[in-house]
This record gives sequence, structure tokens and C-alpha cells, in this order.
Amino acid sequence: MDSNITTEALNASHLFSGLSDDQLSRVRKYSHVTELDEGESLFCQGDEVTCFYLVLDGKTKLFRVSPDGKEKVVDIVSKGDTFAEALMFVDQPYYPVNATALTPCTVLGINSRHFKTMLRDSIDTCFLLMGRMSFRLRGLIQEIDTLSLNTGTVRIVTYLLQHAPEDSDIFELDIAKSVIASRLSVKPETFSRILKNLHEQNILTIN
Amino acid sequence: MDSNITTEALNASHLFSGLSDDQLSRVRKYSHVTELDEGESLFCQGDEVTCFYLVLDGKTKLFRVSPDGKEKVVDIVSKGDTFAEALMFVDQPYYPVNATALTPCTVLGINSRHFKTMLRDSIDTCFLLMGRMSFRLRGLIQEIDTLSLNTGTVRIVTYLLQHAPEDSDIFELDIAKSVIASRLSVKPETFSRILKNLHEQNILTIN
DNA sequence: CTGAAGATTTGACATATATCAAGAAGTCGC
DNA sequence: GCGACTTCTTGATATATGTCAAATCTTCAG
Repeated sequence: MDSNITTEALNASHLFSGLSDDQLSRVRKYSHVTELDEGESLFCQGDEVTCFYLVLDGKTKLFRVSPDGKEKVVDIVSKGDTFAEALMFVDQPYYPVNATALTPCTVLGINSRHFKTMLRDSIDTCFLLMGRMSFRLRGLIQEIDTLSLNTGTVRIVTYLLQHAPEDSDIFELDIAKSVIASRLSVKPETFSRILKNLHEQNILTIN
Repeated sequence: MDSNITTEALNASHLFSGLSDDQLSRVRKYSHVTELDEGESLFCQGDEVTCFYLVLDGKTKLFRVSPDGKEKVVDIVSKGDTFAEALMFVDQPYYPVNATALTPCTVLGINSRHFKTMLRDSIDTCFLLMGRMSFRLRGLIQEIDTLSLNTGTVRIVTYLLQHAPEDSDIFELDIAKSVIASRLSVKPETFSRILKNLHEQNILTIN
């Protein structure tokens, strides 16, 4: 059962599409499924890296905590996303973020060391992985310039548009507002007020 | 002459250290040296990607321009740095930033397509490249959280400390202040004021 | 259904930083 | 060394966003 789910998920994930059956079974061998309750932590900032992860179900937030306790959500990952895979190539492998489940969550942890060894035999997967990292790099650059050149309002509108289903401008908030606020680097109060403004200017409707 | 400089630079750069002599000469074959005057542009945001670059001498700024003309310096690269190498793996390869020389500048442009082809025969170089991307990813995450969790003052102090020579707290500003300000996402006026504050509190001295 | 705990909203206020405008200082060609 | 040009600094003011506190609105266990 478990193994079927894993196989299916691996097949569905772009990153593993270049692997042979043999390699896939090696991946399965060195991976394990973890179930997380809502609010449960998967790893913490500073923990030694052992695995990278593929989300099988649910949502998890990746966030940093500053020395004075402030929290900043860096990303929200959901079904089909992989994360922490870039850390395989870092010399001092410590997770740079915390990972905590936002909903009950199932993740597949794939042993970094074994996967890295296996990568040596799959240049195609290397290329896929580099594609992924490259994509993330571009996203982060985009984010930095959004943070420095745009106001909170623009960030929020952009986020809503990006997360609305195709051809629709209805967006269902399935994540706590405070989490989205942090993701967009605004305080919950400000997030609330901006939404109110947009509503008052008839730019959006709230249910 | 030119060829010697190139060879030397390639050897010095970590990224190319895993290549065989044969591969190195292939890299040389598909690369070319470009000289830039101060203020001259190497490529623009939106240009089609043909090359990635190794800085042989001088400093170049990488920056984004927002629709309303505001400029944000994303990075300042100097001798020994490579940039735009991650774009090799993007499907729609357009430079996401502008590159303009801050000083007279010599760069080596390496043809992305050819290099990518060559990468298929050098898993070691793939690993080095992944290491580099991974490092950059971590840097960008760090930057995002600095932007959202810290004040301008903290960013400036951090920058100064990071750029001071080892074991010394003297920092020579060899770049226009306005450029550093943009790099740190503060306005030049604010940069000036923060420096003044730090000085008045005897935290730093200005020559 | 009720009440307690948490999340969100609202209000009043503080603060960092941007903006606009003007002055000072440094740089460079001649 | 002098004007012209750029860059940097300073001042006055505006604005977005943060902070703190209280008031609502949810959610959900019992």
C-alpha cells in the first residue's frame, strides 16, 4: 500500500521522471513516509540535513525565525512539491529553515546522501535538478525585487492573482491569513487592512 | 596572451576545476573575452540568454528595473565570480536582470548551449554547479529574511562587516554609495543618514 | 448550545523610511 | 584652478507599515 503511494508520487513528480526503474527502486529503498499532525514539526532551522522531501499530501510551511523570535514564512509547499533538495550539495548541511505542517500532512523523506550517490549515475536527473534549482533561483530573485520595489498591496494582489484557479478570479483562502501575511512579509493587521481597502475600492469581494 | 589570461582565470575559478584539459579547451573554444567601459551594458533584462559569464577584472552590477523605472541592484560581481550560469537550465532563457559595468571591466562569456552539452560528460562539474546554485539559493533566502525581518541599519552594518577585510574593521568603499544603497534596498538619502547615525553613536568612523 | 481559546479585525498611535527640494562636496575636462 | 556636472548630504514633510490593546468573529470540545 504504502509502497504504491510512494511509487505513484515519485512517478508524478517531475524531478524523478528521468530515473530508470532500477534507480527508482533505489530511491524508494532509501526513503520513508512520514505522517505529520497539524502543527507538528518536520525539522528545525539548524538541524543536520539527512533528507529532502516530497509532499505527498497536505501543506507545510517553511519559515525562518530571527534571533528575537520573529517568524517569516519563506514558502508554503503542497502536494507534489519537493523541498530542501538543494541542500544535498552544501558542505555544512544544516536546514536553513523550519518546516511545520499547516494541515495533517504526509511527506516522503528521501535520504540525501544516498540520492546524491545515485545522482552520479543519472545525468538526466542532474539536469532536472539543476532546472529546478534554476527555477527557484529566479523565483527568489523575483521575490527580492518584489519586496524592495513594491508595496504590501501590490504583493498581496499579485499573490492572490497567482493563486486563483485558472480563468477565474475567485480565490479560496485555505491557509490561515496570518500565515499568508507572513509569507508576503506583512503583519496580520496590515494584511487585514489592505484586504479591507481593496474591498472598499471594489477591487475585490470577500465572502 | 588573451588565451593565457583565459586559461588562468578558468583554472582559478572553482566551477571549472573539475574539467579535464580537453574539456577546458572546449570551454575556451566557445568563450570570448569582452571588455566593457564603465557604465557600459553587457546585457539587459529580457534579452535572450546566450552566455553565462566569468568576471576577469572589474566590477559589474546586476540589477532589475521595475515597470515604473525604479532600479534595484540584486548583486555586485567582481573578479572570479560567475553569473547567469543557472539560466542554462531554464526553458525560456531570458536574462532576468540587467548587467552594467561599474568600473572598466573584462568578462569571459561562455556559450551556454555548448557548455551545457559539455556538462553531459562531466558529472563532477554538474556537482560543482549544483553546489554553486545551492549556495546562491541559501544566500537569497538569507537575503529575503534580512529584508523582511531587519531594519536598514542592520542590513548596512551586516554588509559593512561582511565586506571588511579579514581581521580588520576598516572598510574601503570602492563602489558608489548609491549603488550599495540600492543593493541593500534603501534609498541613498537613508543610507547617508544611517551612516551618519552610526558615526554619531561612535559605532563607526568615516574618513 | 455554551463557553473558552484562538484568529481576525479595528482603532489609536509610533516609527522607519520614502519623497521632494535644496545645499555642500567631490570630480573632471580644459 | 575654475566652472560644470555629478554625487552626496541635510532638512522638512508625507506615507506606509508596525505596535499595542481592545473588540469581534470563529471554531470546537464538552
